[in-house]
Amino acid sequence: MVNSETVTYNKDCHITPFQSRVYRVVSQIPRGMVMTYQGLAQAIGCASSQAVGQALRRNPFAPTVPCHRVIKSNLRAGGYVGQQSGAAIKCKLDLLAAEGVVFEHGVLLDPDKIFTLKSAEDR
DNA sequence: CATACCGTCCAAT
DNA sequence: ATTGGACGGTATG
Repeated sequence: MVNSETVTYNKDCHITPFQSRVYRVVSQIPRGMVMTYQGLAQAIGCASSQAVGQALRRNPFAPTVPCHRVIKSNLRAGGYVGQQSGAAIKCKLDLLAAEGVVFEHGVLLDPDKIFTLKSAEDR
């Protein structure tokens, strides 16, 4: 169980403040919506979407944080659990489809489903 | 401290 | 379509 910044530095759980921010925002994505890596990066005030992606890739809170609701900015699916293609991606799209987000040919059909957060941290 | 990697993005070719 | 550079952060030595 991990609440916001109640992160304790454990040898096995080396969570960084940056990761906490990412996970917080991701966990705030409403059901049936998705967010882009870049949008996510901007939400936390980071210019590097790559860093965000890497943070998600590690994702110590796997199903706890809906990392499957994060897609690329080009409306492509992106990666999942360290994979860019394969069963993992299929699972990701399936999860999103179950929430009302429909992908076709690996592309998001409804860009309206993209959840954009204000530049300011909501906290 | 230095180097390499990354679930990306963008521009150029 | 493919390549390479960029920005920020982490991992490892």
